[in-house]
Parts: sequence; structure tokens; C-alpha cells
Amino acid sequence: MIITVASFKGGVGKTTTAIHIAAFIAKRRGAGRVVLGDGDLNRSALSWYERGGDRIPFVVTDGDAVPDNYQHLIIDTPARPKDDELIALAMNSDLLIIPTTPAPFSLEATLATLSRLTALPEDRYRVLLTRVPPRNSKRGDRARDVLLNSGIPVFNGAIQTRTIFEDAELEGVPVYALKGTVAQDAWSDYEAIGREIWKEWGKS
Amino acid sequence: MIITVASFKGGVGKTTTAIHIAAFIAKRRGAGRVVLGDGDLNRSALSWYERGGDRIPFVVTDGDAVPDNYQHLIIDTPARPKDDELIALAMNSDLLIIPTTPAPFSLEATLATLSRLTALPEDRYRVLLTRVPPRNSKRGDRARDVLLNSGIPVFNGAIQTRTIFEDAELEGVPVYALKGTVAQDAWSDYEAIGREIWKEWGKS
Amino acid sequence: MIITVASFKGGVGKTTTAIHIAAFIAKRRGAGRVVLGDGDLNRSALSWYERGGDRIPFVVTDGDAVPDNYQHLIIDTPARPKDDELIALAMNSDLLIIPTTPAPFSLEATLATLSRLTALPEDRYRVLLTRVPPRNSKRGDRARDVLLNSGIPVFNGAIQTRTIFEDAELEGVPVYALKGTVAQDAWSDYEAIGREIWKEWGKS
Amino acid sequence: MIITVASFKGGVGKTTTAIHIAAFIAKRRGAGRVVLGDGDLNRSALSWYERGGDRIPFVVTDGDAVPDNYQHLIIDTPARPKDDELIALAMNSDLLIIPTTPAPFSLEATLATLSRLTALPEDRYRVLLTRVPPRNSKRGDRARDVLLNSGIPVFNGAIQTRTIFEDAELEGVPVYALKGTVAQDAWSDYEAIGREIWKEWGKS
DNA sequence: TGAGTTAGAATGGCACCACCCGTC
DNA sequence: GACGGGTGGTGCCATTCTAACTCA
Repeated sequence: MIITVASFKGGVGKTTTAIHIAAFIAKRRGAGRVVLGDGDLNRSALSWYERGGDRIPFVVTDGDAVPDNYQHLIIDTPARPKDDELIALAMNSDLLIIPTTPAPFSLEATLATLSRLTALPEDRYRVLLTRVPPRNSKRGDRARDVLLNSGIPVFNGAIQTRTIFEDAELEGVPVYALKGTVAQDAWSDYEAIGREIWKEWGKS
Repeated sequence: MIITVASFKGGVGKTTTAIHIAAFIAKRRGAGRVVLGDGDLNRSALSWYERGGDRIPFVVTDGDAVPDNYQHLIIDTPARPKDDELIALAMNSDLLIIPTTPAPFSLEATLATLSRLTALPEDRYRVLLTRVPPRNSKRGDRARDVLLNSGIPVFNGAIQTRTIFEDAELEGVPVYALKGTVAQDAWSDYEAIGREIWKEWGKS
Repeated sequence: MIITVASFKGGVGKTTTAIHIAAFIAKRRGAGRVVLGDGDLNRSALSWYERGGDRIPFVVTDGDAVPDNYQHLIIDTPARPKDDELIALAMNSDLLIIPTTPAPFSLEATLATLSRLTALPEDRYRVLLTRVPPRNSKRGDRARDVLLNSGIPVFNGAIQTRTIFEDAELEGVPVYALKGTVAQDAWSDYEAIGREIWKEWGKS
Repeated sequence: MIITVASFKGGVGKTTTAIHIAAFIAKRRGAGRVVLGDGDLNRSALSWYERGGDRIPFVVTDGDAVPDNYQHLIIDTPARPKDDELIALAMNSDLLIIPTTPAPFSLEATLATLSRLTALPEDRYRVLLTRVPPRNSKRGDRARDVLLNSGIPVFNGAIQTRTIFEDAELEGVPVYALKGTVAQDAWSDYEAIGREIWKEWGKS
């Protein structure tokens, strides 16, 4: 399975999403070798990986030097891909994940681009709402409605804003490696997404 | 006065900062004509301006078509400028503002770049901490300490995370145009920054 | 049923216990009229009742003026009863509850007195551990062991230290009338005691 | 110097206060012979003294048999003194200390009594807040405000709730005789009170 | 014995919601 | 009567501190 993570706006948790989706897959029984190819210019995923070392259950490599011997590949792309690049990414993947926050600019950018890209098959990509205000997902729900009304596929789950994601980033580990109930709650968010992915694309 | 806003990471509130700094200056008595040149590829500031119309006390133009008849110019740059671009921006401005969140990646990117750019004069730029968790300034303070210990100038004030900034974005106005005490608190954050700027660079 | 609450040391939650035991009984289906007779010189229970008014599901009267038409009577006695007074109280009640904290002085006073009062039938009284440090019941368990080893009957449940009991006191209501999960947890402590009482003496 | 400790409610740390104030004075250089007269009916201070033996730097005697050859005398009174008794105690002492917890009943009892006793000279007594929740709690400050607003003198310091006071009681020593940083923190609380006393009444 | 770890409680702040009130 | 603004109440997250346990 090849999963690409791309976004039209920075700071929406693209790298965090790539890391945690890769971790979810790597933790599946019999998942085989999982590789995360870091194509982001900031090399954020590599930095994360270097801090965490062997506490990360998959391999992170430079996006230009992905080895062949993987079972599942997650690609963290540069920000703001051009239209044709995006379509190429999607066509070469089983699934394109587009993290988006409920903030107007982020939502607007996602909507505008995806509405334009009619060539993108609906079963090849899905939007993931991230940095959703924790309390009541009113903002998150509104954003999901807007997207769905435009015919854009959205994950049922969403990732809440949690400072523990920053702690995990600092530690260089996925959130489940941190202690406390908060860490487990945060991980649950990504687990729900992971299950959605596995159910739909797990056989690829 | 020419102020440039640039950042090494997306989603740190670069456009929000440009809008509100411009608004602060435009509201000063006798400030003259204020222009915000939107150089960001997403044209976020222009989009903000178009929604708000005449409720914004300054003019937003395309970054490539800035008129000459301004008294103060604020420039919203594209994300992730290259080193030489950044230095050119700084040398052509009175002040370069670099919004940064306390998140590890954001801080790391800012630190790495600014440590590298020794050619950047210290009186020409300043880091602005944005999206600081509101409850406890511990995260913000830690980030400020890290920056100051590296010899990087940082604004005394900081911008807290507040959903009302998203509301303002949606409305197309600066936060002070919204009602409620929360809006005024949010505006106070930028006012404090504005005063710091005016005190130091107001005569330029 | 007549329940008397007495203690050999102040500040152990005697009034709080009387209020909540009365509340538990009053909330039982078909419990009939419940009266709390405040015999304490500080008139704490009356003060509590006056603050709360009709939010308290039973009646509090002066200990010297208890009406006859009650189904269940709870008596809050003055602190430090003399030996013969205590025995009289116990013989005139179905159950004598002696709240005690795990603090040495409190425990010591309870132990010394009860060891001396061999005339007190074991099925007529029971010690209630109150103000038990919440984190770890070790202090409470030790105190219970000490008491049980001396042949003194102790409730299985215990009342943890919680500031919400002070809030309830200030409001003049039982804790269950306050909001939040903490209030419910605190009420659970007394519910457990209430069930123990009801099971053993409910038919009286 | 004669110091009397009295309270209008049990369980507020009256004996603990008497012990530690006596210990503070006895540890002063050149303080001379310090005697604690235990007038409490429970003989708590005597019990404390008997457990500790010579680890206590002062003498504890029965309140009815205080020797004459003391330099400083601390009196632990019975609980709930009557109005005239209290005034007599105060007039025969240099300082009357009234320990009070921030709990409503305790505060209420202290307020009501002290408001009534206008005959009590303000330079002869002072309220000591005890069993105050940890520093991050505002309960202690609120209680102090209530008292000060009623014109009642209160010590600047306060005694926090700490289980180590129970350990000290069990051991029969002042807290400073126990090991660990917690013990020293607890002792600091009483040291601060002791310094306030010494500064104001030390020459008596 | 001392330091690090863990768990639980209490506080404060923001976001959301429901109600109230004043105005047109 | 409808609408808008303001206010109070609720829920939840982040933080901090204490107490007990663990390990060296």
C-alpha cells in the first residue's frame, strides 16, 4: 500500500499525520516493513525520526532515496504541490490523505484546489480534519459539512488539537509512546483514522 | 516604514500578523496611507481583504503591484524564503517580522535559519511568538528563552491561540471589528506588538 | 430507625456525615419523613440547613426540639461525649456512627474510648473513617486495621478528603446537588456507607 | 512571653500549632526555659510529648500544674472556650493565637466569635490559617480576605495541609525532626509564623 | 536514603450554549 | 414579535503539586 500525505497549507499537521499513520500500519500484525519517505523540504519527518531512534516502529528515509523493499510506503510531500504534481501523486498511490484544519484559509485552499481537480478519482483521496478544537467539534462539524456538500470525501474521524502532539514531536516518538491518559486519547484519534484506512485500502 | 513578514514554516499566523500589524499602523493618528502587499502564493491577505471590503482601514494589493503612494508598507511574503531572498527582504525593509509558534518544528526551523544568517543585522528583524497556548505561558516562555539564548531578538509580547482569529478571518476584518471581550483581548495582543514596533521603528 | 453520630475529636466531618447519611435515607424510595436533630453546640447542621433551604430533602431541627412525626431520625451530638452519655446515646439508637480520621490523635481518642466502653454492644455502633487521603488508601487501610485488630467494627467504605465537601457546606446542600464528576464521586462515598447501613439496619 | 492557643472548632491543628510554636521559641538562641501547658481535655500535647521524650526541646505539663520557672509559656486551651473565658485568656497572655481552617464552618465560627468580642484588643490576638490547600489553591487567600475585611488580624503566613504533620504527631516530635524535604517545607511554614511572633512580641 | 515515576485532585481558562433583556 | 447583544453556566484540557512507590 502506498499512501501519500499532501496539503495546500502549512501547519496543518501533515508530518504528524504521516508519522502516526505509518505507526498505525507498522503496528498492525503482519504488516511487514513500513517506510516513510520524507519529501518535505524541511525534512520534518526525518528530524522526528532521528530524535526518536528505535522507538519508532518503521523506517524514515529521504523522499528521494526510498528503498524498494517495503511492504507499505507513506510519503510526506512538500507543501503546496502544483495541480499536476498532486494528480501524479494520487495516481501513483493507493490513497492520498489531505490534512486540513477547520480554519477558513486552510479550508478554502483545500476546497478550491479539490474542486478544480476533477481528474482526481474519489476513491483515491480523502480529507482529514486536523487541529480541530477539542471541546465541541462544532467547528469541525461545520468544516466537514462544507467539504461533504462539495462532494469531497472526508474521514469520519478527526484529529483534535492537543499539546501532547508537540511533546511527541519533541521526543521524536508517536504519541502512544508517551505516558498518561491524554496520550492514549490522542492516539485513539489516529487509530480511528487508521482503521478507516485499513478497512478500505488495507488489501492493496 | 516598510515591514516584511516572513516565516520558515506554514500555519504560524503569518497573514494574520501582517493584517493586524497593518491595521495597528493604519489606526495610528496621522499614519497616512498604509498598503499591505500580498506576496503569498495563496493570496490569503487579498482574500481576507476582499471579504472585508471597506471595514479594513488600509489597502491590500498584489505583492507584484504595490503602488508607490504609501506611507507605510507591509509585505506578506511567500512561505519558506531562501536564505538570500530573506536577506534581501530584510535589507529592503526597516523591520522583518518572523512569526513562529512554540511547536518544536516551527521553533527548530526558525532557529536553524536565523543562526545561519549571521548577515542579518539584529536591529532589522524580530521574532514574534504566535499561537501560544493561552492558559499557561510556560510553552511560550520556554520558546522565548530558547530564542533569546541563541541571541535572536524576540518581541516581548506574544499572540495567544484564539479561535476568534479564525472568525475574523472568515469575516474579513481585523479582530477589533468583532464584538465581545474576547475580541478585545485578542486585539490587545497585537496592540502590544504594534506599540513595540512603533516605539522602535516608528520614526522610519 | 434512629442513627446517632458522635465523635471524640473535632473536625472529623461529624456534621457532614450526619447530613449525608440523612440525605441518603431521605432519598430512598418510601423512606418517609426524615429528621436530623442538631445537638451540636455550634449548630452546624442547622446552619447548613438554613443555607440550603428546600434543596435538602429532610428536616433539620434543634436537637432539643425534635418532633415526633418522623420515620427516621439522625442525631448530630455535641463533641466529646462522656462515657455514660455515649452509652445512653447508643442504647437509645439503632446505630451509633463514630466518624474518625486516620490521624493519630483522632484514632487514638476513638480507640481509647471504645476499648473502655465494653458495655457498648458491637451491633449497635460502627466507626466511619473520614478525611482519608485520596490518592492511596494506605493511611486509611492502616487505620482500619488498627481498629479491627482491637475488635472495633468499622464500615467497609471510607470518606475521602475532598474540597467539594466544603463547597457543599458553603452552599448548604448535600454534595450530590453540586455539578461535576467530582461531586458524584464524593456522593458515591456516602452512598456506599448508606447501603451498608440500609442492608444491616434498614428494617429497624 | 505567654502565648495562648485557642480555637472555636475542633480539628484545626490547635495542638500542632502549640507544639510547633513552642518548638520555634525553644530553638531561639537564649530563649530560656519554654513550657507548654496542656489544657486540652484530650491531653493531646502531653501525649505528643510522651511519645517524643527528649526529642522535644521544651517541657509539656498539665495545664493545671504549670511550674513557675519558665521564660516562655505556651498554653493549649480546651476547645470552644466561652466568651469571657477567651477574654480572660487573652488578657492574661501577650498573644492569643486562633488557628482556623478555610472551611466554611471553621471560618464562620471564628468570624462570629471575634466579631462579637469587641473587648479583645487587636494587638493581643491573631488568627492563623491552618490546613490550607496547596499553593495553587486560592482558598487560603480567600479566607484571609474575608477575615481581614472584617477587621480581624491574621498572620501573613499560613500552614499548608501536609500528611507529614500526622507522621510527626505519631512520632511525637516536631516536623523538623523528620527527614526529607517535605518535613523542612512544613517546618518553614511554622518558622515564618514564629518569626512574625518574635518580631512583634519577642521582647515581652 | 534519595531521586525519579506515577496517579490523582484541584484550579483556571476558553469555547460553546442557553437564557435574558433591550430594541426596533 | 423578531432579532441582537450580553451574561451566566457547563464541559474539558493543560498544568501543578502532593503522596506513594520504585530503584539504585
